[in-house]
Amino acid sequence: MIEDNEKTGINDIARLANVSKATVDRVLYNRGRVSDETREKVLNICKELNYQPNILAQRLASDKVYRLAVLIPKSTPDNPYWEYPLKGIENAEKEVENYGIKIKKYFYDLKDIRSFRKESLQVLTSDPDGIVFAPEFNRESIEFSQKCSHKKIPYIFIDSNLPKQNHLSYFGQDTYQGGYLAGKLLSLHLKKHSEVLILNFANELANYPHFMDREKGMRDYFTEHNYHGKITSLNISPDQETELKEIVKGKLHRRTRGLFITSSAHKVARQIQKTGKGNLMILGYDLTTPNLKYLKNGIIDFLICQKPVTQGYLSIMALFDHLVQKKDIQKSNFMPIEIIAKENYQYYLDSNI
Amino acid sequence: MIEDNEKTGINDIARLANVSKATVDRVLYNRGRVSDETREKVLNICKELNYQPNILAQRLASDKVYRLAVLIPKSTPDNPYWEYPLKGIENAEKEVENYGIKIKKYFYDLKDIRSFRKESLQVLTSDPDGIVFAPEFNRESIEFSQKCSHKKIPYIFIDSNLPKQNHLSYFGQDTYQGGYLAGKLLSLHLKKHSEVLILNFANELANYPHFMDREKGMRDYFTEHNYHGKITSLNISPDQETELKEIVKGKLHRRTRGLFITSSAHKVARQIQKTGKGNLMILGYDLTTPNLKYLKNGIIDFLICQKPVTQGYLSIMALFDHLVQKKDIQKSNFMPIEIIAKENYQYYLDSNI
DNA sequence: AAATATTGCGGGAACGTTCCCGCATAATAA
DNA sequence: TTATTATGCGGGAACGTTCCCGCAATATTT
Repeated sequence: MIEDNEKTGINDIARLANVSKATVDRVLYNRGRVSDETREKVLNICKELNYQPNILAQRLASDKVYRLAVLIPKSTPDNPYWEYPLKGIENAEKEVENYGIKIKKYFYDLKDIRSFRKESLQVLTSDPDGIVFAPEFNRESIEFSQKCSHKKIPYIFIDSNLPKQNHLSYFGQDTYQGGYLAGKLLSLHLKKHSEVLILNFANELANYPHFMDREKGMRDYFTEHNYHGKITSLNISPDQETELKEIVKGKLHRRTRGLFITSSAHKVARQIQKTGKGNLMILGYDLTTPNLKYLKNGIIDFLICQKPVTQGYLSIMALFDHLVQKKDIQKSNFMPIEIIAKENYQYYLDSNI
Repeated sequence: MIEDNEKTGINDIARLANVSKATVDRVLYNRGRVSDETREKVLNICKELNYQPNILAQRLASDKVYRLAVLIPKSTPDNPYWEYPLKGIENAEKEVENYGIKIKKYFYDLKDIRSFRKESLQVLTSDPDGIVFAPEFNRESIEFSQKCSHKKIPYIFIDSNLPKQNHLSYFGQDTYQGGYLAGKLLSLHLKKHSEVLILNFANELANYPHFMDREKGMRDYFTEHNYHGKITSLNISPDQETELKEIVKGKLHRRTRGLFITSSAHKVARQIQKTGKGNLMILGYDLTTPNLKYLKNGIIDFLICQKPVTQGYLSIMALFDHLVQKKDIQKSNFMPIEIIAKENYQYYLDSNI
């Protein structure tokens, strides 16, 4: 048995091929002109010895700096969701900064489409080597994607997906399936003629497709499992939020046993806490600080989560793998759909895990 | 504003302190004799410039090889659980091999305490720089821990914890809380006078404390939530497994609506599939291949999981961080307790996530 | 045929560390 | 006093790459 214990390096290849290491380098990375004959020879030897470049030495020697751009919504007190993907991005940043990766972040306002236009333009003019972005505004995002494609800048979608684009990868949730799972959870609590209320906050227009998918997932679950109780939807627009209490109260039927809130559940939970929740099972989305409060005190029964921190982390890492390590990246990466309750939330606060 | 854009290196420190880089190195890593005066000066400058060593260059220049040992149970067809931590360990291995980390794996038989003695001895004589091990056999593991401590080899517990040991860290489940959560899930399905059956396979003696904790967690949930239905436990020993069908059938009361199996749920599910499950809600542990089959076909309703792949991955990474990066390691790392159902298992098959 | 351009390749500095070797000077021992 | 040892420090090779510079040999143009 041959001891291939000692790592073969570019020098070994060069020696065996009777060329200089510069030539090996040229062959491996198409950096210059080499005769077909030498190229052949070098490649064969590399394959034979299963040459793996030492990535440490590579990054150390190379002065190339990869500049990445991140374009995501800004977090707000009302909806702090985006602070989590950002945290993941920053975790990744620490890990790769030694490898010559520089990350610049751009934030847009989910309630202001112009801010997206403005920031996305900024990103383009900065001409980065790779982009992570959240395509929440459909039309504008498609436009932006196409510009990136045109400039040959690899880009990754996070949190939302746009089909038929030329993106390198997608990291995010399977929105429909999350709603479907929520249906299963609710159904454990429902009786034959119970009613269900689904609440959407329609004020963040960009997010609306998400909410619709979630609702559809839940409704499909009930349909597929022959549940025939009444299911009502309610879309709350920004100008109605002050009267939330009355609206919710008005819609909560005596027989309602399920309440599914597709975003910012804490707003509703706050009202319900005042009136008492009775027999209701309440399901919301995302382990954000305001939601957590109501999970802890028992108003919210379950939160469906999609690993927002991991989404951010993996997006950056994928770009790193693609650019630096030249690895192949999976195009679609759905995050696990997590079920979080009062009894297990504490293990999800920690970060990436 | 000062541009500290350019990374400060050991050379910059040396120049500013009017010493050679060798001296800076000596100061930073206590490698030799330096006068207090110089030491002081160098340290101050480092602090001032917030010097962060370039880990790439460090590992490249250093010929030090860290040898890690992993000592875990071997996976069996009957209980393939341990193939998952192993996978995580191998994932980590790929990531750190460029950093001069070599990992050697030792496996023992959960049903044979002598194999643990033998393998643990092997580990000790190989005199590694760090150890990851699963302390399933209490008595022997404590002994082994103490030997490691004595030899000043840092060691990490995986999957099971031993209190009061001198371990560097623990990665694993909070067994009790898992059972507690299972209690909550079951309770969604129970009616006022339903009965619950808890099944333990007592044939892997080493695992028995796990099972007991799980049972206790569930029982406590019920107690704390004033549930007064009958709860029966059944411990199945190796010689009874052939008659599993009759035993289970005999214990399944007409009013039993909950079945909690603390390990290898597939064995029971297989029998239940034949007789029909009726109104039963069945809860098991771990998303292993045989369990998955019965989750898919609806016999098992929920599996409680503890990120076995991540446990393996993080254990190695922690040792890496400790040895190579000299980072501080958290002593206790509980994995998230995951609820897996037919509707979301597909997102958990992928690896580390 | 001479001048110029292209092709194929090697030499070697640089990246930021680690760590060995050896040299002064100071402290201690004889 | 002289010999020996201890202390404090600098020089510089090495790690495995990247990439610039430049030099022959060959091909093309004038």
